[in-house]
Amino acid sequence: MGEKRYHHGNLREALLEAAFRLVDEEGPEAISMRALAREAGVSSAAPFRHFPDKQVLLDAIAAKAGAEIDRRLDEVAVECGDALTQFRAMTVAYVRYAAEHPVLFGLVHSRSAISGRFLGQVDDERRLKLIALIIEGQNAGLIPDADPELIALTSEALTHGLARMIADRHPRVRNLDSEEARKLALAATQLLQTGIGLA
Amino acid sequence: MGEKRYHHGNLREALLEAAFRLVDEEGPEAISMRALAREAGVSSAAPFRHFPDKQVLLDAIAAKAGAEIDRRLDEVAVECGDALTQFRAMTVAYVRYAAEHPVLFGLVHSRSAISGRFLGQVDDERRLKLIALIIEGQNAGLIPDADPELIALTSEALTHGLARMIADRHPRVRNLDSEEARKLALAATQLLQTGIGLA
DNA sequence: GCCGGATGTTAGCGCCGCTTAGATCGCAGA
DNA sequence: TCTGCGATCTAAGCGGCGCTAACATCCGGC
Repeated sequence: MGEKRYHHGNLREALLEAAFRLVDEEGPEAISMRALAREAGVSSAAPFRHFPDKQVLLDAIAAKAGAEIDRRLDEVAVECGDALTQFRAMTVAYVRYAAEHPVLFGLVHSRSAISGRFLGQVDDERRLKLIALIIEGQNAGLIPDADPELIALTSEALTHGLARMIADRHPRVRNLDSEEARKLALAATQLLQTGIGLA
Repeated sequence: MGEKRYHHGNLREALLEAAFRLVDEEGPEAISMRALAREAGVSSAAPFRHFPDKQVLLDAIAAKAGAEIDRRLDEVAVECGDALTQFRAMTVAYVRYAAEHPVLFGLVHSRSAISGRFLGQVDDERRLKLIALIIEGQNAGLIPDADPELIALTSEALTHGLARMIADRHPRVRNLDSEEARKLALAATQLLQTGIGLA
């Protein structure tokens, strides 16, 4: 049984999973290459065969979390036909992920993870969909004729801001569970749609 | 002249200033206690007389940056009388700071800096002002009778989201200079006021 | 069967945060 | 003016870190 083989067999995945879980629970500062190696039962130099340096490992974790966010957004999007409902559901899903996995959410949007990574293209694809949706709404007379790009960006900024505040435990929204996060996201989105009426 | 004294005389401030500048320019990972000590011409143990550990130093940097943000917000607030103009100017100032000092902006809102720090009270004070402003607007019939807290939070989330996206070099708003950031902040705020009309 | 590349090991370099023990200084009160 | 004491610094060192170089082992394709 538990015999010591020279080769681990699945070291890359083992490291990635352990690191992913640790970062989720304790934060990025909580992991070290050496500790991960110990936990996997390999020497401290072994991890560097699979991740050239620590930042690459963190990037891989961020990519995994980013993919999970994308998966959730797609999931809720296909569940509801109506375009507006779809949009709201995606907002809620985004904010909920931030509430449930604040550290991973932060890592996905950290500067080091963002630079030159997947976020560019995946995100851009979703943005094009959103803009198409808005233009559709404008043609149907449901949405005022403001710049669609601006409308999309504003919606995103609101969603992202809420998510960030929750993830960072901003004093204003401290300790929201994901149900409260859901309600807040819906209310704020609604408010954006109707406008707060200053002007 | 440059004689070696045993006591530095102003080590705490020297360390804080050097660290502040370095974090602003290179990021929090770029500083080390030992390097700061070398730069200040002092032994590597000396900094620990003034900062019990590295996190406390980072907290002090965050506090300094936070105070600067507060100063800017107050500054633009007194410059313009009209309440709405005041609110817009504060939004712009906030987003501009994020564009000009992305790393410091991020540090101020990092979880470790936030927990148990000044942000609680200072921020709360500003929030009460904002809510009072909204209630005033509602009484004057300018703002619909939604929950003032929700309105305040939504405005803040939008502003904060924009600032974060810019500071983190989110692909959507990459490479905005502070003038472009200003325009975007104004446009998005305007859009929130009129509403985007989905609904 | 064997051999080359992928994947592991051991050893070690230089840096780090932080601690302890003792040196030096500057100032308040005798 | 002297003295003693607390604040501030130094020297030395501990254990951990990221990462590298040189060598060992294993596996899959010729």
